[in-house]
Amino acid sequence: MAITLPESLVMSQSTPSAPTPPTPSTASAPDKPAGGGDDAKSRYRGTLNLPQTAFPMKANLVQNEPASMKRWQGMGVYRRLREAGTTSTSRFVFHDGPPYANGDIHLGHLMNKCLKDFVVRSKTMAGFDTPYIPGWDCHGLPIEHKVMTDLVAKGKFEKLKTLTEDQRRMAIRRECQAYAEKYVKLQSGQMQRLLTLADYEHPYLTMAPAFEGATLEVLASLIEQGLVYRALKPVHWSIANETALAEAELEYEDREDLSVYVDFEAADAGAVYAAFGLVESQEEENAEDAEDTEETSRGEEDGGGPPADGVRPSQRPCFMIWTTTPWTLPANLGIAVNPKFEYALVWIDGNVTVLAEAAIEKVCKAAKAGQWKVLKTVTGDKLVGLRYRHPFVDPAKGQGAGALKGADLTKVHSVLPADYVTLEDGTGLVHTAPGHGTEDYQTGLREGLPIYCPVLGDGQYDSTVPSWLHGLDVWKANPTVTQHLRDSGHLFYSHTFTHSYPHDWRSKTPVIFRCTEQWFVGVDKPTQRDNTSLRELALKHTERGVAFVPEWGRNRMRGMLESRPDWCISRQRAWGLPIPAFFTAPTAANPSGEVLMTAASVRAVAKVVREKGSDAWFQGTAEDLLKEYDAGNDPDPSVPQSLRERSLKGTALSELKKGSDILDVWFESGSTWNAVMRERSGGKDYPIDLYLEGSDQHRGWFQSSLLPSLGMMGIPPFKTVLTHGFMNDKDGRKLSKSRPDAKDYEVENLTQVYGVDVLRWWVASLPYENDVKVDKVFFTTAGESYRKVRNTLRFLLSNLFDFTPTCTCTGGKQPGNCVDFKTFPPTSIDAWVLGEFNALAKSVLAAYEAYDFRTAQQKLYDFCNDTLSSVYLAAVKDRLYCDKTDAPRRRRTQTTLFDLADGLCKLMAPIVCHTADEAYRSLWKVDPKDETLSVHLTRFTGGFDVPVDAAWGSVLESRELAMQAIERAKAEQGVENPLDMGITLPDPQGVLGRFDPVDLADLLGVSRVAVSTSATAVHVQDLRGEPRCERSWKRDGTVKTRSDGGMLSDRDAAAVGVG
RNA sequence: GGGCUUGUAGCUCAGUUGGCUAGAGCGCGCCCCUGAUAAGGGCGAGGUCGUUGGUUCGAGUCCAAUCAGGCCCA
Repeated sequence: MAITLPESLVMSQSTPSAPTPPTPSTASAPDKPAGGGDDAKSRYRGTLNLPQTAFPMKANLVQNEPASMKRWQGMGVYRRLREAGTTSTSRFVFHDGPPYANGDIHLGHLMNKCLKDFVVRSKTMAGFDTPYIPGWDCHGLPIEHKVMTDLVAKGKFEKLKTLTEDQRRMAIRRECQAYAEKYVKLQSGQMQRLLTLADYEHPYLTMAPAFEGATLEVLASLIEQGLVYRALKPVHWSIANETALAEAELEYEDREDLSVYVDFEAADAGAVYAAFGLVESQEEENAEDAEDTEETSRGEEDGGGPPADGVRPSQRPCFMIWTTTPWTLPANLGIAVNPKFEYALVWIDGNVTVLAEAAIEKVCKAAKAGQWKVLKTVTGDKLVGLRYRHPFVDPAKGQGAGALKGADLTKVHSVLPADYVTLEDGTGLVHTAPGHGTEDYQTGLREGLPIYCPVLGDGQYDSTVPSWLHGLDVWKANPTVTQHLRDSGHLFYSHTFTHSYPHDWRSKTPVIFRCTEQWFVGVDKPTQRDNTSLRELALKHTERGVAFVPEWGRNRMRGMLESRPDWCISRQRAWGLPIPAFFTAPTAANPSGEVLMTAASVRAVAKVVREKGSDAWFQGTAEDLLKEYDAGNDPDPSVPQSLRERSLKGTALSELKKGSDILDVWFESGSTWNAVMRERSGGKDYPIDLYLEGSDQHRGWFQSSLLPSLGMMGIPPFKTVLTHGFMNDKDGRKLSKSRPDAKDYEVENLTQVYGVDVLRWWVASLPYENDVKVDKVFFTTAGESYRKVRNTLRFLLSNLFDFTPTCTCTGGKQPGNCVDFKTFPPTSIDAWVLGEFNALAKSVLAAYEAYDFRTAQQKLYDFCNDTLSSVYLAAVKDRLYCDKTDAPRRRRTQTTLFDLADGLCKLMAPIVCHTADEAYRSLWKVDPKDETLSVHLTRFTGGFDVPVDAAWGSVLESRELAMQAIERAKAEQGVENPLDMGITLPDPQGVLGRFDPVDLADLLGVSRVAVSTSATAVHVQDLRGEPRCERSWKRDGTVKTRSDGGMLSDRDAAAVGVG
């Protein structure tokens, strides 16, 4: 194809680039309107279709968003979606994890709630019925602690002491309830202000009676499956108040204590020496046998210095342990060593003992030892299994007998491996008393040691300890024990020192670690259902049955499940759901009474709680609570015999004492799948499609929900688990509440400064699967990009002021201005942009489907910024403004604008829900008071059926090249305005020829375009010598003086109706 | 200390199974438009991919170590 450029254009290349004087006839209408040249500017201005709209450039979100909220509430958007949903065949079940009802919402809530809202709204608009029931976690220590602190501060605490236990708890509970209610209300308002679409009229609260009853029913099922048991566990214990304390109730204060280094004699000297590779001679062996029977082999009877190298000493070796709580020594059941450390057999001033090699010098110097010598060293693992003699407790002699009776004693008083042993303090050999420390307890469990705690609630020893300690207070026992060790020669060294030690926040007295009876859910116990343990089930389903977003959540979950201990579900508090255990009267055989807590008994109590709430536990008697229970017919073998026998008349119930433990709050939130989702839907909404929370919930809610659901139902409660990261500061560090500008980051404040749609737009842009950085400028940036999108929408709307859609969505059947897609030429810019929209819609819908909101947001932004603002709208401006109002070409473009605006509003509605609705209502020219139309009641537009020419890719590539050429021309030829240019595009493939040259010119923003199959580079012609249309400012080669005296192009002359 | 995870232009992020002359947006610089105007448009300059060492013909992309963060445990 030959060059189609008009002759004159080619000629103009040779014209000098100096400014061309205006032609005489345009003397009064200069090329460019001079400053203040209003006459020239306005001559044809009135004949143009310039944009008009009431949709403001400035969003004024802070004012307008609450109005949207109110309108949506008024028109019942949530309710109407549910009504429409009843006919929907597809349902997507999302379940909201309960935030804690305490304090204002913060950035974490903002991200969490917005993400949830994106899910719910995008699923809804994709055609799913997606209810969203918000909930709150209401029980628990933080509230109770706060309430107690207030009570103490107001001096009301003393009064409580005069009440009975139940009355006291009720008084506290009433305060707690009021507190929780207050914050539920506050947070609910703040979350609604985030424009989240949820059933705030009917939220779930973990303190509501129905919820509490349903939670107890979960407990009953776990009991039925044989998973719930009672066992000892060490807790922080306040002697003064005789109560267990949580970490939050501890205050660390300096305290003076005794630090003691104690030698525990080896039970078998030969074994210890053998472990160190010191072989004994036959004579010595015989001598040692004699020693063993004498029991007096320690000391310095050998006299003299250390033994020679490689020689086995004659003394009985010891293991040297260190502790700062000598009172726990009566409960010592083991010595822990780190298997990896190097331990030494050391001769110190005549004694032979074992301690970590790295600790020798420090310990000996501290004790002011005279002389010492390392005889041999060996790694800790070689010491494991060696036995020692406790300096004053011997189970074989009846000491510790009460607690140790029947226990497996094969590992008691032996060396055990433990990774937590360090060399920072002590000797590297750690005194282990499973009844008095968390790590000791865990080691004890692992190694099969009994959990032995000879200390009573009042801080005194019980009768299982040696008689010289009976009834002694543990704090008074410190010097007593130490003196005893000194007297018996077991004390290597002791001194007093000051350290930070936990104290009871109320009594200010030091706390101790003490074992108490707690309730557990066993993760390794076989379920009645199919003999599979919770751990096995959880691992199995984590491996296959559940989807994780992002995928690494699966590994994280698995790791935690593999290592998690049994779940301690009891707490010694007032503000919570009581564990409905009853105890029979104490007998000699059972000092604490027998326990009644069976599936049937718990279900009976649950019935009462459903009706009256958990307060009923504190207000009612055992008889009231168990009125539906029949011990005689309870199949559970654990029912106390005395109760079973007398159950017929129920008389025995009056003798039962109520337990005082409450459930771990995690058990309550872990039961929401049952108490909310199963219950409210009649089972339909279980299992749940999606749980969405922060990544800390792998150990929290995800797991506390998974285990009860596996126990009760045998399957996980969720099909997909989605997690998001945490908010950090701009340097990636933890956001501290004490930072000076913390106020700026409060959600309340951000809402007031930026508006919620900007916050939502920002949240949508986050790579939430990782931790996220926050900084004030990010909100500003998000605000700017929001404004860009808003202005693009505004431009679409403003060019539809004279356009009426043909379709009948708004009712009525007036003929509109829509042009049938069938008439769109595939080469038209409109066909192209609709094709681009189709691609956008496809990728945005796919992104929503994959919970990839970031991609959705970015695609939407790029489409507005690039496809529309930069390319399409710039190109069609001329025809919108200058074509005759109802010219087919203009109407075609307006049809496109309308469909784009409609489609875009829908696609972005899940994210910027206020702005999308505002634009949508503006597009449909809805009366502000109208309460029928909202974008949130619509579904996504998938795409439009318009054929698009395959060569559009080439067109856009040519456009890129042309833009660069235009810049070069500006610099080299001095032509500043693209409308003063004509361009020749190379078209080696001969595909551009079928496009309308006017379309091509509009795409490049120049006056004229020609294509050439022979050209190899873009050619720019200076058109300043040609006349310029006074109306469209184009130099398209048709401009001439018209009948009205104006210089107009053919198109513009026709538009204004002059010849 | 352990499990999981992050570290790419000034900033926020993309970079599929290893092949890239490392992309985008914002910001920045220069310029245009003044009929989207407290708007709009164009062009351009910026990274060798936390560090070190491996594997490979070839590594941002795999392996190891290390540094600096985050969550959860201990």
